[in-house]
Amino acid sequence: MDDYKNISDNIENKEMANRMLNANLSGDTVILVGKCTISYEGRSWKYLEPGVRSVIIKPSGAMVVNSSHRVKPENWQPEGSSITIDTNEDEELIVEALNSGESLQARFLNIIDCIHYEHSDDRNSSVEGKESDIHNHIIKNPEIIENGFTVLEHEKQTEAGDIDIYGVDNESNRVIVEVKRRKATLDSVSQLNRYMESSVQSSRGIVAAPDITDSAERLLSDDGYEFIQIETPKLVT
Amino acid sequence: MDDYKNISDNIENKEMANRMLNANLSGDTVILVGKCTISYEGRSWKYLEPGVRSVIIKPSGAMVVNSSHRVKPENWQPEGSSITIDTNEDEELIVEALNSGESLQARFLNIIDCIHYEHSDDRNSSVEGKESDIHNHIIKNPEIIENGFTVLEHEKQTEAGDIDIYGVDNESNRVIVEVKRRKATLDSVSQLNRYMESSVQSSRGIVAAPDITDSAERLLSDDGYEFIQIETPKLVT
DNA sequence: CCATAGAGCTAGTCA
DNA sequence: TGACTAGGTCTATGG
Repeated sequence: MDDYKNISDNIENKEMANRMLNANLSGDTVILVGKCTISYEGRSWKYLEPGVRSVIIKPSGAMVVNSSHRVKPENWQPEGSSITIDTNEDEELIVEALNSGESLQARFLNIIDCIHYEHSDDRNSSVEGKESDIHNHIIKNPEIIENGFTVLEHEKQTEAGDIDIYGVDNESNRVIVEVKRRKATLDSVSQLNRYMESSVQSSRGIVAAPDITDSAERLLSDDGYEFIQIETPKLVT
Repeated sequence: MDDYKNISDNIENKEMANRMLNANLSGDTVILVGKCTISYEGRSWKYLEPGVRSVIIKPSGAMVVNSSHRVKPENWQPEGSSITIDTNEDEELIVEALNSGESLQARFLNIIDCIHYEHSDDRNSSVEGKESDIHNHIIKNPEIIENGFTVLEHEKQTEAGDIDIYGVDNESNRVIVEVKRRKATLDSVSQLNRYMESSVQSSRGIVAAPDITDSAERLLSDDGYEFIQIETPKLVT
């Protein structure tokens, strides 16, 4: 174990800014902890008074101001942002990320810690148990929907968006299926309704999900559509 | 500037685990950097092979495994999770967060850095320029919708969800308004349609937004509803 | 606790 | 680039 990557000791802010920028440019992730103000201006705006926070600057150009309590950041700037790290006339460390006319700036009044490290590339990792997995499961096992059901198209494009599963039942009725991996909601019914009212031929509309809210089920049935309960791969609901 | 909060130097993992747990319990945020594996099991599941990552443990019980490049975490556990920090039989540091039958575990093969600090309370901070601000703006200035428009109800409840603005025009037509702070989409139209088909009396449906996508505008007009362009407080679109 | 809807949604995909 | 949708959505709010 070593601590050579901690660059917060006994150096001027200007020098620290240079090292952080170099670290960022060379592919390292930088984490900065200290008392700072945060200013975001863009689609919305948010200003945070001086307070102790941690800020992460990623080599992708993403910048994250961590929340004190939540999972979601207090502020952020996405991948691809233009990062600058420098000092201002008061020798304060300024980290800024610009992207598409939006700006996020952290101004540090002091610095408690500053570390950098080469983060492993997790770009190809992915979660399992997605809705598309359920689509594939239905395509391979169409009887999950009902006996005699045949899938005609997956992600069928319409002017009202893409239909999850388009098929035909054993009485030759065209069927539109909206799949949800979790409990279906009013939104799910609206989505189905939107496809049903598109120019795509259909006589039956189905929401396929492990569960459905009461109000969604009422709306669904008022609209003349059906709910089909399906098993979805999950450990908890 | 000091580094006394870096507890990664020259101590055993067991001792470090104790200090981290104490820091967490006493209200500090802990950041741990090192080679680790990550296992999440719950609504979905994801396993990350050994790699260098940073993990944040917040006193609220939130745990975050940072992504290498994105803003969103690679894995996480929400506020209110039960945190354990300990070593296993191989003396590896294990951080685990349990919540509602879901689990997230980080197993550290080595540790590059471990810091903790008292994060300022940003619980009361909030972004400005929200949709509710626009609602209030319309309530105070109903002519934004059109001359003679009068607001009857805000967030009117229906069995199909809540109507943003419910009002009446100068010809006594009941009007349902769905407000969006950004470009309206197919979803916005579906939402309006859902309210229009509810039991609430209405003869006009309006989407009020700064812009609308082409397909959403077509769907809107096919359904016999209207788009009204409004100014929204923003610096960029 | 469930249900609903916004979010600087983010991120991915496909035209 | 724009549009559309899923997401372990998260998070806030109201019943």
